[in-house]
Amino acid sequence: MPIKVLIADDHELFLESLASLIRDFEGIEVADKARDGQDALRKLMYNEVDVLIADYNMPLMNGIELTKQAKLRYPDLQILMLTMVETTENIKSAIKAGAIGYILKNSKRADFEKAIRNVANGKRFFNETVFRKLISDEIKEHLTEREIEIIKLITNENSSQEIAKILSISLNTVETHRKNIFRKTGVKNSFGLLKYALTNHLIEF
Amino acid sequence: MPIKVLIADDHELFLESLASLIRDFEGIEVADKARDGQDALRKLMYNEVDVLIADYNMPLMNGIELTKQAKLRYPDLQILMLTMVETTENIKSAIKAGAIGYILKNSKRADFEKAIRNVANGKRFFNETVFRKLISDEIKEHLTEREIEIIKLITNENSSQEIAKILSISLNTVETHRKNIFRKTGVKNSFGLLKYALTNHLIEF
DNA sequence: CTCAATCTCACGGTAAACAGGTATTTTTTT
DNA sequence: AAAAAAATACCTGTTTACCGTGAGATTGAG
Repeated sequence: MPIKVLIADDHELFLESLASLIRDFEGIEVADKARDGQDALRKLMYNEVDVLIADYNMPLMNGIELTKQAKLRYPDLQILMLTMVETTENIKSAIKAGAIGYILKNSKRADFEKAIRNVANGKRFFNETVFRKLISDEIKEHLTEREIEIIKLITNENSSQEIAKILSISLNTVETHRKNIFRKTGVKNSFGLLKYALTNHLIEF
Repeated sequence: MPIKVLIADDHELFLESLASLIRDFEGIEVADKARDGQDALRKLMYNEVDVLIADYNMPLMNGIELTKQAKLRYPDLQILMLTMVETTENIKSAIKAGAIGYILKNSKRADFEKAIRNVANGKRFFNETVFRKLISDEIKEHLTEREIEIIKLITNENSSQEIAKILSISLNTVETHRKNIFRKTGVKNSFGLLKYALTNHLIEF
């Protein structure tokens, strides 16, 4: 069973070249091409599509909105977002909308192939570096201000008792925060926390 | 009470210029000048000297030997070593011999003054960068193979019990090593140890 | 051979970390 | 106003870290 893709991009030239590129891939077919989001939604109705490759910026309906709509109607459809730039904000919104992959337009041939195959199999595809940053951002968001404050104190060699005194709160409270921090960050002990804090730039060394 | 210095250097020109430089310093006097180590020892007998400024390389008796001899006879005498180059080995031997300061011949006027005043007051004077390296080298030398091995395991988030299992030794032994490591490195706990290990490049992060 | 360094092991004790749970108050969001 | 999130606090355990002290076995250098 070949992988059937629908490409949605308003840049005619790029659309064509990507289509011809994909046709060269073994077991991957171009079901159809669309010029904008609305066009894509229409063509999804008349084609059996496994992977939707959607440009981030399109007239009438952009890639994010298209992704949301498409996912709503075809939950099994996998979406690969296509952009010129790669910012954490963009990736974040793409993921939130329902995209499972994210690739730059100036990527190499092999990356496109890998991206499509990954996405078709339900595996995510992202630039690793950006993705890592994304994950750490994600976790950081889950940490509250107070928790980050306490992380800094812990990694500064303060005992729970000292922290309690510094923040003028109960020792019990500090230990509760510790537990929550450990749970959220998934570390075992203060050491792991130190490493975590360093890699996530919560503290400097 | 002015600080009285004896300068020992076989380079006539440098000796004179340093002497005249020192005479400009408030409260610092040149008690005498010597052309080599033996000459310096002789002149120490006939002068009341607070600080001996000794060239590292001299005929008949070099600065290191002079330092040793002088310290032996006048324990209160403070010695400032003078050299053209600045290697850890040189500084190490100077310190071992009994010098409390170490300054390059091409140092600036202000550095000479600070060096003499420091040394006269029993405070050390060294190039900070080199000195730090020296200290960490020194400590590293005092750590045994086994101890460094255990440091790595500790900083790798292993508990004492786990380390005991890994190394197939008793928990008591591991704790003994821990204690010795803490004592030698002067850190209080594992956290301090991690920082110590990082700054001394015992481990990489 | 003797001495010093290293590695090994043991005992006893205090303080702290860590794990699990519950619960109230305050702040923020909806 | 209601709901959710965050900060606060307490209790009961078990485990681990950390401190002091002492000591036997081995080994290499003087």
